[in-house]
Amino acid sequence: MPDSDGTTGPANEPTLDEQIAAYQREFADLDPQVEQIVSALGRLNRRMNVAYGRQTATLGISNAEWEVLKALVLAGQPYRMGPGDLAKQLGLTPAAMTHRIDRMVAEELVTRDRDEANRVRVIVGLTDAGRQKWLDAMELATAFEEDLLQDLSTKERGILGELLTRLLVRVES
Amino acid sequence: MPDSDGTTGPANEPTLDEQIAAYQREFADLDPQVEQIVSALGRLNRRMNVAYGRQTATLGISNAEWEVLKALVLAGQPYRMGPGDLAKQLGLTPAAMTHRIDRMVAEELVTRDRDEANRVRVIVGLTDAGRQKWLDAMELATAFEEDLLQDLSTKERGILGELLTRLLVRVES
DNA sequence: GCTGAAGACTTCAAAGCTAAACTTAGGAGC
DNA sequence: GCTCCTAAGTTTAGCTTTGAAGTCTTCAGC
Repeated sequence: MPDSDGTTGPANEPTLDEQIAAYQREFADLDPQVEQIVSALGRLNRRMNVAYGRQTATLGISNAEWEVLKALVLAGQPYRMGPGDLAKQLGLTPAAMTHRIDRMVAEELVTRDRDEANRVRVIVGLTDAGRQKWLDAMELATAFEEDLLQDLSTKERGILGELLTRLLVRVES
Repeated sequence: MPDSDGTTGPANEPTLDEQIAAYQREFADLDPQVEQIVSALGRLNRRMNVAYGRQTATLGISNAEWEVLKALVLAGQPYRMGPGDLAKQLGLTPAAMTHRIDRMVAEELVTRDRDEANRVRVIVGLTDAGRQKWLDAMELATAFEEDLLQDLSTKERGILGELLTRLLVRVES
C-alpha cells in the first residue's frame, strides 16, 4: 500500500526497473541481475517492516518491543535471558538494551531480576502478558506473510527459501 | 563476520534452523516454509546493512547519507530533488530530512537553494564531491554484492531475482 | 583475606528521529 | 486586491540509540 494515488506530487518513487536502468546509466559496469536481487531485497524489507509496524501498533507495542519478545520466546522455556545476550541478538548496545527493558518492565511485558547465583548478572523474563502479546503479534504476522507469498506455489516457495538460505549461510559464516 | 568465536558467551544467536524449530514449538500452526523465507529475508537484510555500514564508514559517510546520494543520482541529471520528495523516497519525515540535509550541506555533499520560480520550494542538488562519494560507495557495494552472490549460478540468480520481484510487486501495488 | 582486574550492567551526554506547532509563499473566491 | 486556505519547509520538544565513563560483583593471585 504505497501512495498509489498519483496525486501526491511530482516525484513518485521509481519502480524497480526504472531504478536499475538509472543505476546502469550512471555506473557502467553494474550487473543488472545482481542489482535486481539486491534492490528487491532492500525494498521488500522496508515494506515488510512498515507492515509489521502497523500490526504491532494495533497491539499497543512497537517493532522494537516485538523484537525483544521474539528473542525471549526463541530462548524457550522458561523464557529468560540476560540483557547482554539480548543486546547481542538484537544488534543493540547494552545501553540501549537497558532503556528498552526499562520501558518493557513498566509495561509489564517483561520482568527484570538480579541473578541470585551470580549477582553481577541480570535476568530478563517474559511475563504472561508478554507471551500473550507475542502470540497475538504472531497471529497477525503469519497472516500477512501468507498473504505476501500468496502468488508463489509451494515449489517456488521451496526454491526461494533454499536460495535465500544459501545467501544467508554465506553472510553469517 | 558474526562473532564466529564461540568464546563470547553462553547465548549465541540461534541458527536459522534452530530459530524455525523453536517457533514451531511455541506456535503450532506455523508454516515452516513461509517462516524460512521471511526469517532469511530479515536476517539477510540486517547483515547486509551492517556490511554496507562498514563500507560507507570507510568513506567517511553514514548509511543515511548514502541513501540521500543514491536518491539524487537516481533522479538523473542534473541530480536535483526537493526535500519533500527525498523524504518520501527515503521514508523519513520532512523534519528529519531538513536535519539530514543540514549535515550534508556542511559536508559539501549537496547544495540547498530556494527555487526562484516558486519560492516555497527548495532544491537539493548533488555536488561533484557528492557524486564522487556515490561512485566510490558503488564500487565497494557492487564488490560486496558480487561476493554475496558468488555461490549462485547465473540461472539461480535469475530465478531468485524473478521470485523476489514478484513478492515486491505484490507489496508495492 | 586483600588487592587488582575483568565482567555485566547502568548512567550520562550527545546524535538523529518523530510528531506537532510554526512560518512563509502561492492561489481561490469573492 | 483582501481574506482564507493550502502546500512546503523549518523549528521545537521529547524519545531512542550510541559511545564513553562509572558502579558493583566476582575471581585470581599472593
